[in-house]
Amino acid sequence: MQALPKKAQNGTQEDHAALPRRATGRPQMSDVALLAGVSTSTVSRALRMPDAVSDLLRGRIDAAIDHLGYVPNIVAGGLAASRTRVIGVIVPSLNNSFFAATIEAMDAAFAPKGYQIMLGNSGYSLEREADLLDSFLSWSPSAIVLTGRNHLRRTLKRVVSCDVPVVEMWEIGDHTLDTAIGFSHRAVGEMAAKHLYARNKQRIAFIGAALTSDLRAKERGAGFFDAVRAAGRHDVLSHTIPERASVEVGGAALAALLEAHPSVDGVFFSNDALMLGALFECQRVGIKVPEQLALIGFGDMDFSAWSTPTLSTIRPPRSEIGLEVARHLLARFADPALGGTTIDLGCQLMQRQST
Amino acid sequence: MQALPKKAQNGTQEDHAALPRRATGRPQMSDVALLAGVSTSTVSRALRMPDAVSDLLRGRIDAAIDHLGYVPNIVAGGLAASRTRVIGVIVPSLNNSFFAATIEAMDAAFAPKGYQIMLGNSGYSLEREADLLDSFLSWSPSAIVLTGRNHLRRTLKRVVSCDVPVVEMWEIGDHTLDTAIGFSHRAVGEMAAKHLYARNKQRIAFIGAALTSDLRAKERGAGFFDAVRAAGRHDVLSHTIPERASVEVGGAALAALLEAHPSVDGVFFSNDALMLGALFECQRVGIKVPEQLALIGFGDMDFSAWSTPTLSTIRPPRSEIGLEVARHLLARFADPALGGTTIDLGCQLMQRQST
DNA sequence: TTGTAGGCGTTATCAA
DNA sequence: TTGATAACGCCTACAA
Repeated sequence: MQALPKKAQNGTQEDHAALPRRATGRPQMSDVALLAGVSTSTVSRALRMPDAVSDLLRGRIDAAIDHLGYVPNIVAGGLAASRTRVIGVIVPSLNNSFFAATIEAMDAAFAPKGYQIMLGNSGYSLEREADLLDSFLSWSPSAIVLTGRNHLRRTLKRVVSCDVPVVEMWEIGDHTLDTAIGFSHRAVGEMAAKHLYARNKQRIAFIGAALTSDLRAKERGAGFFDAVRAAGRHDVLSHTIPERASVEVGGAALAALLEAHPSVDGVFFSNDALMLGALFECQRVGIKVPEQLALIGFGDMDFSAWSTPTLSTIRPPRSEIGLEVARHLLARFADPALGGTTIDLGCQLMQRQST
Repeated sequence: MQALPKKAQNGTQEDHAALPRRATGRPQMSDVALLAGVSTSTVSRALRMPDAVSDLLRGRIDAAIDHLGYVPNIVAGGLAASRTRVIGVIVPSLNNSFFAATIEAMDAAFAPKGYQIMLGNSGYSLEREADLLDSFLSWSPSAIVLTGRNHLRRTLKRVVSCDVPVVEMWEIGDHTLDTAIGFSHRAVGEMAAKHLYARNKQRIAFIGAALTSDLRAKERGAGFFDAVRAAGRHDVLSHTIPERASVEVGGAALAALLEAHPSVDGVFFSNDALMLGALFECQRVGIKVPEQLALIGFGDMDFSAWSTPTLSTIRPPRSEIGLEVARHLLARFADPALGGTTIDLGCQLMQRQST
C-alpha cells in the first residue's frame, strides 16, 4: 500500500464550505490530483499514457484513484479530446442472430480496450441508416461500422466528409469506400447451386424472402442463377415473398413453389429459417428429404445441425466478422497512418442429410 | 423560405484569418446564432424548448440550422447539462431473441424522443454486470435498465448512490429497488405444470439448462415443482444440464431424462430451443407427440407455432416489456417527481398440438 | 422573451 | 517528467 498525504487520510471528514459546488457527487480528477499531490495534467497523463509518468507519482496517483473510487467522466474527456471511444454500429436487425453474433464478438474485442459500441437498428431501411449515422456522428465516434455496401448518396457524403474510419461489414465487392470485411454473397449462391448439381439434382430452385430490402439475400439469389445459367439450364426457377424470412413463411413458400413447378428436386433458401419452415411442410405432406427434394440454406442457424434430417447450409463467418472488424479498427486507432482494406472471410458449405 | 441576413447568404466565402480555429469542421451553435442574428442561448432554447422562443426568431433559427446543416454536439451538451440522453441497458445475452425483441421495442420508443440506448452484454455474469454498470455510469446516463432482480451487492450500492432512475426488467418480485417491469417466472412454471395435469399427464418432468447462471429459468423450474407438490405428487422429476439452452442439447437432455425415468409422459422445458431439440429426438426414435409424450416450453420462439407438430409454449411479453420500460422512463423524465413502480405484464399460454 | 457570463470535467499545448 | 493554461461546445442561472 502506498502512503497517502496525511491531510487526506481521514476520508470521512468533510468541509462543505470550502468545496466548490459541483454537478455530481462523484470525485473528479482534481480530487485525485489534490490527494496525490500532483497536477491534473499528471493524473490525466497517468491514465492515458502510464509510461510517461514516473513510478513514484504513478503509484501515488493509483492509490488516490482507488482510495476515492474515482471514475473518469467520459463525456468531459470526449469533449476535450473531440472524439469519444464510441463505435457506432448500424445493423439491419437485432432479432437476426447473424448480426447478434457479430456484435457479441465485436463487443468482446472492443470492451477490454475501453471502446463502447453504440448500436443502431436500421430495420433494413437505408433512410433510417442515414438518420442513425447522423445521430451517431454527433457523438464524435472513433469509428463507424455499417452493414452491407449499399447506402444512400447522403450516407456516403457524410461518411467521407467526417474523417472517421468507416467499415462496411458482411459484404465485400469491387469498389471500396474505406474498409470492407465480409464475404461475397454471389459466391454463396453459386456454391449452393453447384452443390445441388453435384448431388445429382436437375431442376433446382431458389426461395427468397424480402429481397427488395435485403440486398444481400438478393445477391445470393443472383449468384444461384448465375450458376444455373452457367450449367446450361435456362429455366430459372424461383419463388420470392415480400415478408421477412421466418419459419412461418417458409412452409407456404415451398408449397407455392411446388405448386408452380412440381418437378423441382432441389431448393436453395435465402435463409435457414425459411428452410426449417419448408422442412416442417415436407413432414406435413410427406415429401421425403433429400430423396424427393433436397434442401440447402444459408446461415447455419442453431437448429440446422440438429433437426431430423439435419439441414445442409452455407455458414457465414458471423463472429469472425465482428472480431476482424474490431481488430482492424484497433490497429488503425493505434496507427492512424494505416488505411482501408478489404477482407474476404469466405463461407463454409456444411453438407448434411438434407442434400 | 425564411430570408437570411445578407452577410451569410454567400455560404462559400471563407475568411480563415478571422475565424477561431476549431477541432471539427462541423458548424456549431455559435454559427447558427450568428447566421440567425441571435445569441447562442436563444438557439439552445429553440432546440430544447421551442415554445419559449418567439415565432420570428424560431423561424430564423430553424432556417439557419438547415442552411448550415447544423447537428448539435451531444457530448458538449451532455457535459454542460451533466447528463446525456443515454439509456444504459444491460442484458445477459444478445443472441437470445427474447432480449433482442425487447431492445428493438425499447429503442423504437426511445429513438424518436432523442434517447440513445447503450447496450451492454453481461453474458449472464453478475460480475460483468457490475463492471458494465460502472462504465455506463461514467456516461452520465439518463437511466439504467438491468435484466432481472438478482445483482451483486456492489451493483446495488452504485445504483442507489447514483441518483439515476433504474428499472429491472423481465422479472418482478416482492421488494423493489426502484422499478420492476416484467412477470413472475414462478407463475410460468406453475402454469406449465397445471396445463400438463389438465391434459391428463401423470408423470411430468422439468428439463432446464444453465440454471446456475440463468436464475429466471431456475425460478420457472421452482414454480413447476411447487405445482407438482401442490398436486400431491412427491416425485419431483427433472434433468438439468450446465450448458446454455439450445436445440443441440435439447435432444440429449430428453434422452437422458427418459433413460432415468421411462414413465415420464409430459415435459416442461425452460426454453423453446430445448424443446425443439427434444422434438427432433422424438422424431428420430419414434416417440409420438403428444400421445406418448407431451411437450411444453417457454418463449414462443419463431419455430414453435410452425413445427410438426406445433409446440405448446408460454409466451413472455417480449416487446411489451421494452415498450413499457421506455414509457415508464419517458414519463419520469417528463415529471421527475414520479417514483418507481412494479408492472406485471403476465405471460400467455399458447396451447398447440404438442400437449 | 432574449442576452450575458460562468461553468461542466477533461485533454492538449506549451514552457519549465 | 511535470505543471499552467487554454480550449472543447453547449447549458443555465441571472439579469435585462
